[in-house]
Amino acid sequence: MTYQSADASGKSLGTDVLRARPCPHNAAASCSNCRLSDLCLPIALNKSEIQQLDNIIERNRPLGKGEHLYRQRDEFRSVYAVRSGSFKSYTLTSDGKSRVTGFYMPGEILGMDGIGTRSHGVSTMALEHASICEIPFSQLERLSHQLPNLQSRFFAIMGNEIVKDQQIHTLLSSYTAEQRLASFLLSLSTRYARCQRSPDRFLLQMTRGDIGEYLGLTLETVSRGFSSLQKKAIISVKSREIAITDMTALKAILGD
Amino acid sequence: MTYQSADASGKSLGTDVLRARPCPHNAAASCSNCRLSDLCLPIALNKSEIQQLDNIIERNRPLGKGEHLYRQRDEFRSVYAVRSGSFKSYTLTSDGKSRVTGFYMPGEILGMDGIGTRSHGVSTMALEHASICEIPFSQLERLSHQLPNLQSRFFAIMGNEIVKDQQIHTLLSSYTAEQRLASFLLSLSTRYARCQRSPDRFLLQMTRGDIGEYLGLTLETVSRGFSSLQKKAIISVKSREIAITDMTALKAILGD
DNA sequence: GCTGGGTGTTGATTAAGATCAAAAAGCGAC
DNA sequence: GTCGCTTTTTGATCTTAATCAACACCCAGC
Repeated sequence: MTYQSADASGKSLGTDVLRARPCPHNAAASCSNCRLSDLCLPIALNKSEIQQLDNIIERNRPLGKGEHLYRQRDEFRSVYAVRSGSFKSYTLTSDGKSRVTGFYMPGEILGMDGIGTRSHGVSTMALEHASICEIPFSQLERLSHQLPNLQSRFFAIMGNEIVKDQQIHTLLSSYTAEQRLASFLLSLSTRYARCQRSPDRFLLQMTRGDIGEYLGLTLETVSRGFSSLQKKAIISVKSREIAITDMTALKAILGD
Repeated sequence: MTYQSADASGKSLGTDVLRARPCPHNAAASCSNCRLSDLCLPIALNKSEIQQLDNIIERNRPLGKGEHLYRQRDEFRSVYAVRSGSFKSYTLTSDGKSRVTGFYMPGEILGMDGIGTRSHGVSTMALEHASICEIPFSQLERLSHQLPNLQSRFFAIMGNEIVKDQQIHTLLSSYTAEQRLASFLLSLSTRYARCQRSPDRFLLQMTRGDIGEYLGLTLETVSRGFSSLQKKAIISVKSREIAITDMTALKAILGD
Protein backbone atom coordinates (compact mmCIF):
# COMPACT_ATOMS: atom_id res chain seq x y z
CA MET A 1 0.00 0.00 0.00
CA THR A 2 1.23 3.47 -0.77
CA TYR A 3 0.23 6.71 0.83
CA GLN A 4 0.03 10.24 -0.44
CA SER A 5 3.21 11.09 1.41
CA ALA A 6 5.13 7.97 0.45
CA ASP A 7 8.55 8.56 -1.03
CA ALA A 8 10.80 6.16 -2.81
CA SER A 9 14.14 7.78 -1.93
CA GLY A 10 16.10 6.16 0.87
CA LYS A 11 17.98 8.94 2.62
CA SER A 12 15.61 11.88 2.57
CA LEU A 13 12.45 11.86 4.56
CA GLY A 14 10.66 13.01 1.44
CA THR A 15 10.49 16.66 2.34
CA ASP A 16 9.03 18.13 -0.79
CA VAL A 17 6.39 15.49 -1.22
CA LEU A 18 5.26 16.04 2.36
CA ARG A 19 5.42 19.80 1.94
CA ALA A 20 3.56 19.87 -1.30
CA ARG A 21 0.58 17.98 0.07
CA PRO A 22 0.42 18.30 3.85
CA CYS A 23 -3.14 17.00 3.75
CA PRO A 24 -4.85 17.21 0.40
CA HIS A 25 -7.88 19.39 0.11
CA ASN A 26 -11.08 17.45 0.20
CA ALA A 27 -13.13 19.05 -2.47
CA ALA A 28 -16.44 17.51 -1.42
CA ALA A 29 -19.32 19.93 -1.63
CA SER A 30 -21.47 17.51 0.33
CA CYS A 31 -21.12 14.81 2.95
CA SER A 32 -22.38 12.20 0.48
CA ASN A 33 -19.27 12.38 -1.65
CA CYS A 34 -16.81 13.37 1.09
CA ARG A 35 -14.12 10.80 1.57
CA LEU A 36 -14.09 11.54 5.30
CA SER A 37 -17.72 10.59 5.76
CA ASP A 38 -16.87 7.27 7.36
CA LEU A 39 -14.99 8.88 10.24
CA CYS A 40 -16.90 12.13 10.66
CA LEU A 41 -20.37 13.06 11.83
CA PRO A 42 -22.30 11.03 9.19
CA ILE A 43 -21.24 7.58 10.45
CA ALA A 44 -24.31 5.44 11.00
CA LEU A 45 -26.58 7.69 8.99
CA ASN A 46 -28.36 6.52 5.86
CA LYS A 47 -28.39 8.37 2.54
CA SER A 48 -31.50 10.40 3.24
CA GLU A 49 -30.29 11.37 6.69
CA ILE A 50 -26.93 12.45 5.30
CA GLN A 51 -28.77 14.53 2.75
CA GLN A 52 -30.66 16.38 5.49
CA LEU A 53 -27.46 16.91 7.45
CA ASP A 54 -25.85 18.27 4.31
CA ASN A 55 -28.53 20.91 4.07
CA ILE A 56 -27.63 22.55 7.37
CA ILE A 57 -23.84 22.45 6.91
CA GLU A 58 -22.12 25.64 5.83
CA ARG A 59 -18.94 25.27 3.86
CA ASN A 60 -17.14 28.56 4.28
CA ARG A 61 -14.01 29.90 2.65
CA PRO A 62 -10.83 28.14 3.72
CA LEU A 63 -8.67 29.56 6.51
CA GLY A 64 -5.04 30.55 6.12
CA LYS A 65 -2.30 29.48 8.51
CA GLY A 66 -2.68 31.33 11.81
CA GLU A 67 -6.28 32.42 11.18
CA HIS A 68 -8.77 31.97 13.98
CA LEU A 69 -11.94 29.94 13.56
CA TYR A 70 -13.27 31.42 16.79
CA ARG A 71 -11.83 32.96 19.93
CA GLN A 72 -12.20 32.33 23.64
CA ARG A 73 -15.36 34.00 24.96
CA ASP A 74 -16.91 34.28 21.49
CA GLU A 75 -20.59 33.46 21.51
CA PHE A 76 -21.11 29.80 20.69
CA ARG A 77 -23.03 29.23 17.47
CA SER A 78 -21.67 26.15 15.78
CA VAL A 79 -19.58 23.06 16.03
CA TYR A 80 -17.13 22.33 13.22
CA ALA A 81 -15.80 19.34 11.31
CA VAL A 82 -12.28 19.59 9.92
CA ARG A 83 -12.37 19.04 6.17
CA SER A 84 -8.69 19.54 5.43
CA GLY A 85 -5.65 20.88 7.23
CA SER A 86 -5.30 20.97 10.99
CA PHE A 87 -6.14 23.17 13.95
CA LYS A 88 -5.08 23.81 17.52
CA SER A 89 -7.30 24.94 20.38
CA TYR A 90 -5.77 26.86 23.25
CA THR A 91 -6.58 28.99 26.29
CA LEU A 92 -4.73 31.81 27.91
CA THR A 93 -3.96 31.32 31.61
CA SER A 94 -4.34 34.09 34.16
CA ASP A 95 -0.64 34.99 33.83
CA GLY A 96 -0.91 35.37 30.07
CA LYS A 97 0.71 32.12 28.98
CA SER A 98 -1.09 29.98 26.44
CA ARG A 99 -1.89 26.29 26.89
CA VAL A 100 -2.93 24.04 24.01
CA THR A 101 -6.00 21.92 24.79
CA GLY A 102 -6.14 19.94 21.57
CA PHE A 103 -5.08 19.38 17.98
CA TYR A 104 -7.66 18.54 15.34
CA MET A 105 -7.24 16.68 12.07
CA PRO A 106 -9.51 15.94 9.10
CA GLY A 107 -12.75 14.23 10.05
CA GLU A 108 -12.58 15.39 13.67
CA ILE A 109 -15.20 17.54 15.37
CA LEU A 110 -14.27 20.65 17.36
CA GLY A 111 -15.98 23.48 19.17
CA MET A 112 -17.97 21.32 21.59
CA ASP A 113 -16.53 23.30 24.50
CA GLY A 114 -19.21 25.92 23.89
CA ILE A 115 -22.27 23.67 24.01
CA GLY A 116 -22.92 23.84 27.73
CA THR A 117 -21.89 27.42 28.43
CA ARG A 118 -23.04 28.97 25.14
CA SER A 119 -19.67 30.65 24.82
CA HIS A 120 -16.34 29.24 23.67
CA GLY A 121 -13.92 28.26 26.42
CA VAL A 122 -10.93 28.14 24.07
CA SER A 123 -9.64 29.78 20.91
CA THR A 124 -9.11 27.72 17.76
CA MET A 125 -6.57 28.52 15.06
CA ALA A 126 -5.59 26.91 11.76
CA LEU A 127 -2.08 25.45 11.81
CA GLU A 128 -1.91 25.44 8.03
CA HIS A 129 -4.19 26.25 5.11
CA ALA A 130 -7.39 24.49 6.15
CA SER A 131 -11.06 24.12 5.37
CA ILE A 132 -13.96 23.42 7.62
CA CYS A 133 -17.60 22.39 7.67
CA GLU A 134 -19.59 24.61 10.00
CA ILE A 135 -22.62 23.03 11.64
CA PRO A 136 -24.90 25.61 13.29
CA PHE A 137 -25.72 24.04 16.61
CA SER A 138 -29.34 25.13 16.91
CA GLN A 139 -30.00 23.47 13.59
CA LEU A 140 -28.06 20.40 14.57
CA GLU A 141 -30.20 20.12 17.70
CA ARG A 142 -33.38 20.52 15.69
CA LEU A 143 -32.30 17.93 13.17
CA SER A 144 -31.10 15.53 15.88
CA HIS A 145 -34.55 15.73 17.29
CA GLN A 146 -35.93 14.47 14.01
CA LEU A 147 -33.25 11.87 13.34
CA PRO A 148 -32.62 9.50 16.25
CA ASN A 149 -29.51 8.20 14.51
CA LEU A 150 -28.02 11.66 14.41
CA GLN A 151 -28.84 12.31 18.05
CA SER A 152 -27.23 9.04 18.95
CA ARG A 153 -24.20 9.76 16.82
CA PHE A 154 -23.66 13.13 18.40
CA PHE A 155 -23.98 11.72 21.92
CA ALA A 156 -21.33 9.19 20.92
CA ILE A 157 -19.02 11.89 19.54
CA MET A 158 -19.27 13.86 22.76
CA GLY A 159 -18.76 10.71 24.80
CA ASN A 160 -15.59 9.94 22.86
CA GLU A 161 -14.35 13.47 23.47
CA ILE A 162 -14.84 12.91 27.20
CA VAL A 163 -12.89 9.65 27.07
CA LYS A 164 -10.08 11.33 25.13
CA ASP A 165 -9.90 14.10 27.71
CA GLN A 166 -9.77 11.59 30.55
CA GLN A 167 -6.89 9.81 28.83
CA ILE A 168 -4.99 13.11 28.60
CA HIS A 169 -5.72 13.64 32.28
CA THR A 170 -4.06 10.29 33.07
CA LEU A 171 -1.17 11.02 30.74
CA LEU A 172 -0.45 14.40 32.32
CA SER A 173 -0.75 13.11 35.84
CA SER A 174 1.54 10.14 35.57
CA TYR A 175 3.64 9.91 32.43
CA THR A 176 7.26 11.00 32.04
CA ALA A 177 8.30 13.41 29.31
CA GLU A 178 9.38 10.54 27.07
CA GLN A 179 6.10 8.67 27.60
CA ARG A 180 4.08 11.77 26.80
CA LEU A 181 5.96 12.25 23.55
CA ALA A 182 5.60 8.60 22.61
CA SER A 183 1.88 8.77 23.31
CA PHE A 184 1.56 11.96 21.28
CA LEU A 185 3.34 10.50 18.26
CA LEU A 186 1.28 7.32 18.42
CA SER A 187 -1.90 9.35 18.58
CA LEU A 188 -0.90 11.33 15.49
CA SER A 189 0.08 8.11 13.78
CA THR A 190 -3.33 6.46 14.27
CA ARG A 191 -5.15 9.61 13.31
CA TYR A 192 -3.14 10.01 10.12
CA ALA A 193 -3.84 6.37 9.31
CA ARG A 194 -7.56 7.00 9.75
CA CYS A 195 -7.52 9.62 7.02
CA GLN A 196 -5.56 7.40 4.63
CA ARG A 197 -2.16 8.86 5.26
CA SER A 198 1.04 7.14 6.27
CA PRO A 199 1.03 6.17 9.95
CA ASP A 200 4.81 6.18 10.19
CA ARG A 201 5.84 9.19 8.20
CA PHE A 202 4.31 12.60 8.61
CA LEU A 203 4.89 16.30 8.93
CA LEU A 204 4.17 18.01 12.24
CA GLN A 205 2.08 21.10 11.63
CA MET A 206 2.68 22.47 15.13
CA THR A 207 5.79 23.94 16.73
CA ARG A 208 7.75 22.30 19.55
CA GLY A 209 6.24 24.99 21.74
CA ASP A 210 2.68 23.96 20.79
CA ILE A 211 3.48 20.32 21.57
CA GLY A 212 4.96 21.34 24.91
CA GLU A 213 1.93 23.42 25.81
CA TYR A 214 -0.27 20.46 25.01
CA LEU A 215 1.80 17.86 26.89
CA GLY A 216 2.69 20.02 29.88
CA LEU A 217 6.38 20.26 28.95
CA THR A 218 8.67 23.06 27.85
CA LEU A 219 9.70 23.30 24.23
CA GLU A 220 13.27 22.44 25.22
CA THR A 221 12.12 19.19 26.79
CA VAL A 222 10.12 18.33 23.67
CA SER A 223 13.17 18.97 21.50
CA ARG A 224 15.42 16.91 23.76
CA GLY A 225 12.83 14.15 23.80
CA PHE A 226 12.74 13.93 20.01
CA SER A 227 16.55 13.93 19.88
CA SER A 228 16.70 11.17 22.46
CA LEU A 229 14.13 9.02 20.62
CA GLN A 230 16.14 9.55 17.46
CA LYS A 231 19.38 8.51 19.18
CA LYS A 232 17.63 5.29 20.22
CA ALA A 233 16.68 4.75 16.55
CA ILE A 234 12.96 4.74 17.38
CA ILE A 235 12.12 7.74 15.26
CA SER A 236 13.87 9.88 12.73
CA VAL A 237 13.40 13.62 13.02
CA LYS A 238 14.33 16.35 10.59
CA SER A 239 12.79 19.56 11.86
CA ARG A 240 9.03 19.04 11.32
CA GLU A 241 9.35 15.72 9.53
CA ILE A 242 8.85 12.62 11.63
CA ALA A 243 9.41 9.03 10.61
CA ILE A 244 8.61 6.30 13.08
CA THR A 245 11.26 3.67 12.44
CA ASP A 246 10.51 1.31 15.32
CA MET A 247 6.82 1.29 16.13
CA THR A 248 7.15 -1.59 18.59
CA ALA A 249 9.77 0.22 20.64
CA LEU A 250 7.66 3.39 20.60
CA LYS A 251 4.69 1.50 21.98
CA ALA A 252 6.91 -0.23 24.53
CA ILE A 253 7.76 3.15 26.05
CA LEU A 254 4.16 3.36 27.25
CA GLY A 255 4.66 0.16 29.26
CA ASP A 256 3.85 -3.46 28.72
CA MET B 1 -27.07 31.67 57.23
CA THR B 2 -26.31 28.35 58.86
CA TYR B 3 -25.43 25.14 57.15
CA GLN B 4 -25.96 21.53 58.02
CA SER B 5 -22.36 21.26 59.07
CA ALA B 6 -22.20 24.52 60.99
CA ASP B 7 -20.86 24.27 64.51
CA ALA B 8 -20.93 26.79 67.30
CA SER B 9 -17.78 25.70 69.13
CA GLY B 10 -14.73 27.81 68.56
CA LYS B 11 -11.74 25.52 68.73
CA SER B 12 -12.92 22.31 67.16
CA LEU B 13 -13.74 22.17 63.51
CA GLY B 14 -16.99 20.50 64.47
CA THR B 15 -15.89 16.95 63.89
CA ASP B 16 -18.86 14.99 65.08
CA VAL B 17 -21.41 17.16 63.37
CA LEU B 18 -19.54 16.76 60.09
CA ARG B 19 -19.12 13.06 60.71
CA ALA B 20 -22.67 12.42 61.63
CA ARG B 21 -24.06 13.92 58.44
CA PRO B 22 -21.39 13.86 55.73
CA CYS B 23 -24.10 14.66 53.20
CA PRO B 24 -27.63 13.97 54.32
CA HIS B 25 -29.55 11.34 52.49
CA ASN B 26 -31.91 12.80 49.99
CA ALA B 27 -35.01 10.74 50.48
CA ALA B 28 -36.71 11.82 47.27
CA ALA B 29 -38.46 8.99 45.51
CA SER B 30 -38.89 11.18 42.45
CA CYS B 31 -37.19 14.09 40.72
CA SER B 32 -40.21 16.29 41.37
CA ASN B 33 -39.60 16.44 45.09
CA CYS B 34 -35.83 16.03 45.00
CA ARG B 35 -34.03 19.01 46.43
CA LEU B 36 -31.22 18.55 43.88
CA SER B 37 -33.52 18.97 40.92
CA ASP B 38 -32.29 22.47 40.19
CA LEU B 39 -28.71 21.37 39.63
CA CYS B 40 -29.19 17.92 38.20
CA LEU B 41 -30.58 16.54 34.96
CA PRO B 42 -34.11 18.07 35.29
CA ILE B 43 -33.02 21.72 34.96
CA ALA B 44 -35.03 23.39 32.23
CA LEU B 45 -37.66 20.68 32.15
CA ASN B 46 -41.31 21.36 32.97
CA LYS B 47 -43.41 19.31 35.38
CA SER B 48 -44.74 16.89 32.81
CA GLU B 49 -41.29 16.34 31.34
CA ILE B 50 -39.83 15.69 34.77
CA GLN B 51 -42.58 13.18 35.36
CA GLN B 52 -41.62 11.28 32.22
CA LEU B 53 -37.95 11.37 33.18
CA ASP B 54 -38.89 10.05 36.59
CA ASN B 55 -40.49 7.03 35.01
CA ILE B 56 -37.27 5.78 33.47
CA ILE B 57 -35.03 6.41 36.48
CA GLU B 58 -34.14 3.46 38.67
CA ARG B 59 -33.44 4.19 42.31
CA ASN B 60 -31.41 1.25 43.50
CA ARG B 61 -30.25 0.30 46.96
CA PRO B 62 -27.59 2.59 48.38
CA LEU B 63 -23.90 1.72 48.07
CA GLY B 64 -21.55 1.27 51.01
CA LYS B 65 -18.14 2.91 51.23
CA GLY B 66 -15.74 1.26 48.80
CA GLU B 67 -18.46 -0.41 46.74
CA HIS B 68 -18.23 -0.16 42.97
CA LEU B 69 -20.99 1.31 40.87
CA TYR B 70 -19.35 -0.13 37.76
CA ARG B 71 -15.89 -1.19 36.73
CA GLN B 72 -13.58 -0.39 33.86
CA ARG B 73 -14.52 -2.44 30.78
CA ASP B 74 -18.02 -3.18 32.10
CA GLU B 75 -20.63 -2.95 29.41
CA PHE B 76 -22.16 0.53 29.35
CA ARG B 77 -25.85 0.56 30.16
CA SER B 78 -26.61 3.70 32.13
CA VAL B 79 -25.48 7.10 33.24
CA TYR B 80 -25.95 8.00 36.90
CA ALA B 81 -26.88 11.02 38.99
CA VAL B 82 -25.44 11.22 42.49
CA ARG B 83 -28.29 11.49 44.98
CA SER B 84 -26.24 11.52 48.19
CA GLY B 85 -22.66 10.79 49.17
CA SER B 86 -19.72 11.00 46.82
CA PHE B 87 -17.82 8.92 44.31
CA LYS B 88 -14.45 8.68 42.62
CA SER B 89 -13.72 7.43 39.12
CA TYR B 90 -10.33 5.96 38.36
CA THR B 91 -8.37 3.97 35.81
CA LEU B 92 -5.51 1.57 36.20
CA THR B 93 -2.42 2.41 34.16
CA SER B 94 -0.41 -0.21 32.31
CA ASP B 95 1.99 -0.55 35.24
CA GLY B 96 -0.82 -1.22 37.68
CA LYS B 97 -1.01 2.16 39.37
CA SER B 98 -4.38 3.83 39.72
CA ARG B 99 -5.17 7.39 38.59
CA VAL B 100 -8.29 9.24 39.68
CA THR B 101 -10.15 10.91 36.80
CA GLY B 102 -12.87 12.62 38.81
CA PHE B 103 -14.80 13.08 42.02
CA TYR B 104 -18.59 13.33 41.95
CA MET B 105 -20.93 15.02 44.42
CA PRO B 106 -24.72 15.18 44.81
CA GLY B 107 -26.51 16.45 41.72
CA GLU B 108 -23.62 15.58 39.40
CA ILE B 109 -23.84 13.17 36.47
CA LEU B 110 -21.31 10.40 35.96
CA GLY B 111 -20.73 7.46 33.66
CA MET B 112 -20.67 9.45 30.43
CA ASP B 113 -17.29 7.91 29.56
CA GLY B 114 -19.14 4.87 28.24
CA ILE B 115 -21.49 6.62 25.82
CA GLY B 116 -19.22 6.60 22.79
CA THR B 117 -17.50 3.27 23.27
CA ARG B 118 -20.39 1.35 24.83
CA SER B 119 -18.06 0.19 27.58
CA HIS B 120 -16.84 2.02 30.66
CA GLY B 121 -13.38 3.54 30.42
CA VAL B 122 -13.04 3.96 34.18
CA SER B 123 -14.18 2.32 37.41
CA THR B 124 -16.41 4.24 39.82
CA MET B 125 -16.48 3.66 43.57
CA ALA B 126 -18.45 5.17 46.46
CA LEU B 127 -16.24 7.14 48.84
CA GLU B 128 -18.84 6.92 51.60
CA HIS B 129 -22.36 5.57 52.05
CA ALA B 130 -24.07 6.88 48.92
CA SER B 131 -27.18 6.61 46.82
CA ILE B 132 -27.64 7.03 43.12
CA CYS B 133 -30.23 7.50 40.42
CA GLU B 134 -29.59 5.15 37.52
CA ILE B 135 -30.71 6.36 34.11
CA PRO B 136 -30.68 3.57 31.50
CA PHE B 137 -29.09 5.22 28.51
CA SER B 138 -31.17 3.62 25.78
CA GLN B 139 -34.28 4.92 27.50
CA LEU B 140 -32.71 8.32 28.01
CA GLU B 141 -31.97 8.47 24.30
CA ARG B 142 -35.50 7.46 23.45
CA LEU B 143 -36.99 10.02 25.81
CA SER B 144 -34.59 12.74 24.62
CA HIS B 145 -35.91 12.13 21.19
CA GLN B 146 -39.41 12.94 22.39
CA LEU B 147 -38.43 15.87 24.63
CA PRO B 148 -36.27 18.47 22.89
CA ASN B 149 -35.61 20.12 26.24
CA LEU B 150 -34.14 16.93 27.61
CA GLN B 151 -31.99 16.41 24.54
CA SER B 152 -30.75 19.94 24.85
CA ARG B 153 -30.10 19.56 28.54
CA PHE B 154 -28.08 16.41 28.04
CA PHE B 155 -26.00 17.99 25.27
CA ALA B 156 -25.29 20.82 27.70
CA ILE B 157 -24.29 18.44 30.50
CA MET B 158 -21.85 16.66 28.20
CA GLY B 159 -20.52 20.00 26.94
CA ASN B 160 -19.88 21.11 30.51
CA GLU B 161 -18.07 17.86 31.21
CA ILE B 162 -15.80 18.57 28.24
CA VAL B 163 -15.07 22.09 29.51
CA LYS B 164 -14.30 20.74 32.97
CA ASP B 165 -11.90 18.21 31.49
CA GLN B 166 -10.14 20.89 29.46
CA GLN B 167 -9.71 22.97 32.58
CA ILE B 168 -8.09 20.01 34.33
CA HIS B 169 -5.85 19.62 31.29
CA THR B 170 -4.68 23.23 31.70
CA LEU B 171 -4.30 22.81 35.44
CA LEU B 172 -2.14 19.70 35.08
CA SER B 173 0.01 21.15 32.34
CA SER B 174 0.89 24.43 33.98
CA TYR B 175 0.01 24.77 37.66
CA THR B 176 2.35 24.24 40.60
CA ALA B 177 1.46 21.83 43.39
CA GLU B 178 0.14 24.67 45.53
CA GLN B 179 -1.99 26.06 42.69
CA ARG B 180 -3.45 22.62 41.99
CA LEU B 181 -4.44 22.21 45.62
CA ALA B 182 -5.95 25.69 45.79
CA SER B 183 -7.93 25.00 42.64
CA PHE B 184 -9.10 21.67 44.03
CA LEU B 185 -10.29 23.17 47.31
CA LEU B 186 -12.07 25.99 45.51
CA SER B 187 -13.79 23.51 43.26
CA LEU B 188 -15.02 21.50 46.24
CA SER B 189 -16.09 24.71 47.91
CA THR B 190 -18.32 25.85 45.05
CA ARG B 191 -19.73 22.38 44.60
CA TYR B 192 -20.58 22.09 48.29
CA ALA B 193 -22.23 25.51 48.12
CA ARG B 194 -24.34 24.33 45.20
CA CYS B 195 -25.85 21.57 47.29
CA GLN B 196 -26.60 23.88 50.21
CA ARG B 197 -23.60 23.02 52.30
CA SER B 198 -20.97 25.28 53.79
CA PRO B 199 -18.51 26.50 51.15
CA ASP B 200 -15.75 27.09 53.71
CA ARG B 201 -16.01 24.14 56.00
CA PHE B 202 -16.24 20.56 54.82
CA LEU B 203 -15.03 17.04 55.24
CA LEU B 204 -12.87 15.47 52.55
CA GLN B 205 -14.24 12.07 51.67
CA MET B 206 -11.13 11.05 49.75
CA THR B 207 -7.62 10.21 50.96
CA ARG B 208 -4.53 12.31 50.30
CA GLY B 209 -3.56 9.56 47.89
CA ASP B 210 -6.81 9.98 45.93
CA ILE B 211 -6.28 13.73 45.72
CA GLY B 212 -2.71 13.18 44.55
CA GLU B 213 -3.80 10.72 41.88
CA TYR B 214 -6.32 13.26 40.66
CA LEU B 215 -3.98 16.26 40.67
CA GLY B 216 -0.89 14.49 39.38
CA LEU B 217 0.99 14.75 42.68
CA THR B 218 2.20 12.26 45.27
CA LEU B 219 0.30 11.94 48.52
CA GLU B 220 3.28 13.40 50.36
CA THR B 221 3.15 16.53 48.24
CA VAL B 222 -0.59 16.86 48.91
CA SER B 223 0.01 16.54 52.64
CA ARG B 224 2.85 19.07 52.57
CA GLY B 225 0.71 21.40 50.51
CA PHE B 226 -2.10 21.34 53.06
CA SER B 227 0.39 21.91 55.87
CA SER B 228 1.91 24.84 54.03
CA LEU B 229 -1.49 26.45 53.33
CA GLN B 230 -2.31 26.01 57.00
CA LYS B 231 0.96 27.62 58.05
CA LYS B 232 0.01 30.60 55.88
CA ALA B 233 -3.34 30.75 57.70
CA ILE B 234 -5.27 30.26 54.47
CA ILE B 235 -6.91 27.01 55.52
CA SER B 236 -7.22 25.00 58.67
CA VAL B 237 -6.72 21.25 58.36
CA LYS B 238 -7.41 18.54 60.88
CA SER B 239 -7.05 15.23 59.07
CA ARG B 240 -10.06 15.13 56.72
CA GLU B 241 -11.67 18.33 58.00
CA ILE B 242 -10.98 21.46 55.99
CA ALA B 243 -11.89 25.02 56.89
CA ILE B 244 -11.08 27.76 54.41
CA THR B 245 -10.15 30.71 56.59
CA ASP B 246 -8.98 33.11 53.90
CA MET B 247 -10.91 32.63 50.70
CA THR B 248 -9.35 35.70 49.04
CA ALA B 249 -5.83 34.44 49.61
CA LEU B 250 -6.80 31.00 48.34
CA LYS B 251 -8.10 32.49 45.12
CA ALA B 252 -5.04 34.73 44.83
CA ILE B 253 -2.85 31.64 44.60
CA LEU B 254 -4.38 30.95 41.21
CA GLY B 255 -3.10 34.29 39.98
CA ASP B 256 -4.65 37.70 39.48
C1' DG C 1 22.66 36.99 -2.65
C1' DC C 2 21.83 38.98 2.40
C1' DT C 3 19.02 40.00 6.61
C1' DG C 4 15.95 39.08 10.30
C1' DG C 5 12.46 36.96 13.08
C1' DG C 6 10.59 32.88 14.37
C1' DT C 7 11.93 28.18 15.35
C1' DG C 8 14.88 24.47 17.00
C1' DT C 9 18.99 22.38 19.34
C1' DT C 10 22.11 21.74 22.96
C1' DG C 11 24.58 22.74 27.34
C1' DA C 12 24.89 24.20 32.33
C1' DT C 13 22.49 25.04 36.39
C1' DT C 14 18.52 25.15 39.39
C1' DA C 15 14.29 24.02 41.59
C1' DA C 16 10.10 21.56 42.35
C1' DG C 17 8.39 17.62 43.43
C1' DA C 18 9.31 12.42 43.67
C1' DT C 19 11.16 8.93 46.32
C1' DC C 20 12.74 6.69 50.38
C1' DA C 21 12.11 6.34 55.20
C1' DA C 22 10.26 6.50 59.75
C1' DA C 23 7.15 7.81 63.06
C1' DA C 24 2.55 9.57 64.52
C1' DA C 25 -2.37 9.65 64.24
C1' DG C 26 -6.86 7.74 63.34
C1' DC C 27 -10.08 4.16 63.20
C1' DG C 28 -12.41 -0.32 63.09
C1' DA C 29 -12.57 -4.96 65.11
C1' DC C 30 -12.37 -7.40 69.03
C1' DG D 1 -9.75 -0.40 76.47
C1' DT D 2 -5.88 -2.86 73.02
C1' DC D 3 -4.33 -4.52 68.50
C1' DG D 4 -3.51 -4.02 63.82
C1' DC D 5 -4.22 -1.69 59.78
C1' DT D 6 -4.58 2.35 56.91
C1' DT D 7 -3.74 7.05 56.49
C1' DT D 8 -1.09 11.15 57.37
C1' DT D 9 2.85 13.87 58.56
C1' DT D 10 7.50 15.21 58.33
C1' DG D 11 12.44 14.77 57.17
C1' DA D 12 16.48 13.72 54.01
C1' DT D 13 17.93 12.81 49.57
C1' DC D 14 17.52 12.20 44.63
C1' DT D 15 15.73 12.96 39.89
C1' DT D 16 13.41 14.98 36.30
C1' DA D 17 12.30 18.55 33.83
C1' DA D 18 12.35 23.80 34.13
C1' DT D 19 15.07 27.64 33.53
C1' DC D 20 18.71 30.39 31.68
C1' DA D 21 21.68 30.96 27.89
C1' DA D 22 23.95 30.62 23.50
C1' DC D 23 24.00 29.35 19.02
C1' DA D 24 22.24 27.06 14.65
C1' DC D 25 18.65 26.70 11.31
C1' DC D 26 15.21 27.90 8.05
C1' DC D 27 12.37 30.32 5.25
C1' DA D 28 10.43 35.05 3.73
C1' DG D 29 11.21 39.34 2.17
C1' DC D 30 14.29 42.63 0.32
